[in-house]
Amino acid sequence: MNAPRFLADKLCAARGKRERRKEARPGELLEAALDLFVEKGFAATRSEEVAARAGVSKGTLFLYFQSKEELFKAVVRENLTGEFTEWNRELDEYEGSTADMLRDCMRVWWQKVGSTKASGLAKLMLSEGRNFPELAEFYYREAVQPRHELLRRIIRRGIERGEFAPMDVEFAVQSVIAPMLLMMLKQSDGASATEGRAAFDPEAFLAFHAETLLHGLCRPAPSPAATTATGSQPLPRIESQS
Amino acid sequence: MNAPRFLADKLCAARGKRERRKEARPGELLEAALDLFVEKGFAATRSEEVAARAGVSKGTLFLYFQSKEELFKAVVRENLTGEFTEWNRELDEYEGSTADMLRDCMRVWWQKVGSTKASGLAKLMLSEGRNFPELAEFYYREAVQPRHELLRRIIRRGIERGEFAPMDVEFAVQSVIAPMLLMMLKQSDGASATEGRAAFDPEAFLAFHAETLLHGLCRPAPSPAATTATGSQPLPRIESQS
Amino acid sequence: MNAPRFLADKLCAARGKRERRKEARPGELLEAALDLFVEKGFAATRSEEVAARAGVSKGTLFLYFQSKEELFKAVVRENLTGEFTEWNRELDEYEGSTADMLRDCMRVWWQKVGSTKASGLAKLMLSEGRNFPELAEFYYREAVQPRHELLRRIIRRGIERGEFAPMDVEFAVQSVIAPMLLMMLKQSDGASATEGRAAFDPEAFLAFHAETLLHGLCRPAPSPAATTATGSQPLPRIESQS
Amino acid sequence: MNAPRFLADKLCAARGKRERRKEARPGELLEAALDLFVEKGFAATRSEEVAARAGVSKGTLFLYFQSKEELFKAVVRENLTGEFTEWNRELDEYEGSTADMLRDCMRVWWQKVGSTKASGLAKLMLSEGRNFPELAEFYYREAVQPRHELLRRIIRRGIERGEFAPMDVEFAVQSVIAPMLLMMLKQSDGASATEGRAAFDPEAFLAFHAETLLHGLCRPAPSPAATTATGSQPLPRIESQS
DNA sequence: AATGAATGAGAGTTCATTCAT
DNA sequence: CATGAATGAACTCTCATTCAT
Repeated sequence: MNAPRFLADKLCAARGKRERRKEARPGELLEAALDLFVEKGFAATRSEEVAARAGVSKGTLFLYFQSKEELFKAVVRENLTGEFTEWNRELDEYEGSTADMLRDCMRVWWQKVGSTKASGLAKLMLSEGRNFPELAEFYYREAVQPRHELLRRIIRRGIERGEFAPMDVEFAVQSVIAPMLLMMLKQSDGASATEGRAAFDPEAFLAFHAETLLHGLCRPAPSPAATTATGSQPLPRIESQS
Repeated sequence: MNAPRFLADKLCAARGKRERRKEARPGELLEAALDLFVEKGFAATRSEEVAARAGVSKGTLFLYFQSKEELFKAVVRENLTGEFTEWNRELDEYEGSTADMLRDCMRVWWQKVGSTKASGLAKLMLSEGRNFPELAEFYYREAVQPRHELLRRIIRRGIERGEFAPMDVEFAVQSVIAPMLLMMLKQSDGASATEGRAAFDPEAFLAFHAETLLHGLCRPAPSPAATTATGSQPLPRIESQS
Repeated sequence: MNAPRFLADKLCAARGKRERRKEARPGELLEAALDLFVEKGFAATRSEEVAARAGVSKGTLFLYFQSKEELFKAVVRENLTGEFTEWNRELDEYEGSTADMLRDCMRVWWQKVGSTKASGLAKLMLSEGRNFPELAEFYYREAVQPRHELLRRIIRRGIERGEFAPMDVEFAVQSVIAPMLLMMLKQSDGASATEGRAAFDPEAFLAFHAETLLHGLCRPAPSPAATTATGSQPLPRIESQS
Repeated sequence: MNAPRFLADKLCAARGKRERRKEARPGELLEAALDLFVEKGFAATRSEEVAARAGVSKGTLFLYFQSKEELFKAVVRENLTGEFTEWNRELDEYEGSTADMLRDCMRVWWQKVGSTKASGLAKLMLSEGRNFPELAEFYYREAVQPRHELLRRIIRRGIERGEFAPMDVEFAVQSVIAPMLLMMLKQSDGASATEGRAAFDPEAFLAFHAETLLHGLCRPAPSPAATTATGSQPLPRIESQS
């Protein structure tokens, strides 16, 4: 969309409006479907609505997807960013402190995944997973597992390097993931915004949670050692200002 | 149906089982409905199934609930334990440390709410909230707000008494709630049990998370001040043993 | 319908209109379906029409038959008279000439099967057999095979008793069956009646055909010289060799 | 589509294959349609299939035929061989015996019509006739009537020349036609081949049937006493009254 | 009060037909 | 001429809801 197009553009135009649309159709339908599925749930979304939002007729939808269920599956597959596997590689070369790694990980994840529309997927899978076992399995394997694995590695690194205390790694992973999931759910759930709680900044919260996980809520014990200069980011912790 | 029953038998049965059942009907229906709604979602649950599970006929369901939507609303209302208001009172009289309060709060909440079937409500509201705005509002007011308020008070108490460092209270509340929500969702989602992750103990995790929130994952700074004697429970934290 | 009902009638009435109808429904639907399937073909018959002709609503049809295809199968099964197996038994005790047997067989078959609505089945299976392989197989086994077997036995009896000349039994069976099939098709095909050929009496024709099969169309030659050398082709008739 | 084609190439192709195909199109479509209509029935045949089998696109089909129904009508018209009118002329000059005429007629008919794909038409009209009244009428006039007329003339000739006994001509016609129809139906119905009845020779059967019609199944009685008094029914045979 | 047969609006899906290219 | 993407009417089937019993 934002990529510069020159030559390709012209060639493309030569192929006619019809043809270009044809290639765009599946994508448009998937986008419309994701919106509606997230907004209303799988069952409450009528095929015709999806088609209408994509600007086509009901029949056209079935030209590209055999059934509503297939459309749903395609939506999930389409929106599964395989970013975690990529991250896993980056992790090997990371030089900084593990605390910084964790902070970065959460922040970047929010920017790249959590804050995007794809975050609606989590809610979607949560609601409909039971009705699509194969898909749930697929989602778990492709999205959940890699995320867990990534975090597991970070935690282990912290322990191995003596930065973190020894601990139950699985528990720690869940402690990191929990707020991420919460933010995803808030993100794809416009309802709470209706309330007065409009001013909630997910990114700030995740940063806060990162610090809390790292150092706890309790007032630091008398010794002035403090957390040293982590520097990766302006810390949202209020006590750090004092 | 075909078994011969004497008159006395009939009368007896009529006054005995029937009458008692009659009053129990709505409750049985609500229970069946909760199970099925949580398991399959609102739309995927057929009215007849609910009736069948409650041991009555389809028609009877509509004798007690005007419509499927009304049934859903009733299910939500029925399962909203007003326990938080009660807890709020207990809080005023609490004598121990705020850290203990938090630990207790999470532990008791799991035992009284999180681990029960009512925990399916969270998932239910998450999935269907959009389609039932008034209900979502009701749920937010009756279940979410009180829980937040309770935690808010605990956090504030900690800060005011100098136990906790100053901090953004709303953020802290979310940090406490996130794992609770995660456990609820895991609880009402049999799918993950299919995986190899069978051995995950929610209560232990919540205890772990409480400690983490309180003291952080990082190895305690050199000074041996330690975290004092919390003692409220055998801590699952591994580093506490060192 | 015409059978006298006394006591049973009253008992039945006590069960209420609703209940009696319920038991009659499947039959009424099958009858309506047979009519329409024969008249318009499987695909051209809309489910709603069947329901309407049976005096019920669309939904009711699917209360008794899982799908349109199941309805079709049920129609075929319902109208398969297992009379041939019965006839096979009668055949053993028959005392008269085999010629009479054949005459009787064709006449009775017309009265009991050919002239009834069930005769529409032949046409139905002919048209739709390809689209319902299992059903075609079933029909072949239950309706076609027995009829063939019966006729085979009659022909063999005639040969063994010296009444018929030796011949290819399978061919003879087809020669007997062909006009029966023709009559069935005419029967269930009101179109030809639109023509001027209104006055065609199937029973008379079958009797005529029986005699023709037995004695031929040719004027009995006064001398045993037979029909001279026709030579047009090697004749498959076995008796011509004697 | 992606292969590079030089200009000459294109022009050549355009004038060569294209042009020849262009004129052949309707014929190819009709052939494909006949095959599919016979095989699956009118309704179960999708327009796209017909087009695909003819090697053109769906749109092209509607370039040549206004609608699926028009295509069907064209198929029927196309495959109606007007051979009978021709045969009628040959009949006037025939010199041999009427028995031979009948034999020849059936044999030649099988070779020229019955055994060809056109025989599928009979099944087609049988199945779909009701839904295409004008077409049924057309078929009756063009195909059925002439065949009947031809046979009528043969039968009459036999009677007039004293070769056949006096008889009901219409009945006799049906007796001749019945096995022809049966063979047509078997021909266009691959299902029976699935059975064990693989070895059935239609031409041999028709020859057999011709002989049977001419001389009957019964062993020629040495004495002219005929079949004695069977009595089972008043015999419709006309010659028995003479 | 309870039943369950019946209903019919509504959803998913198909496919003959059109028309911009 | 030919294409095939797009259409939408028509059809099958579902299920919340009703109501005679």
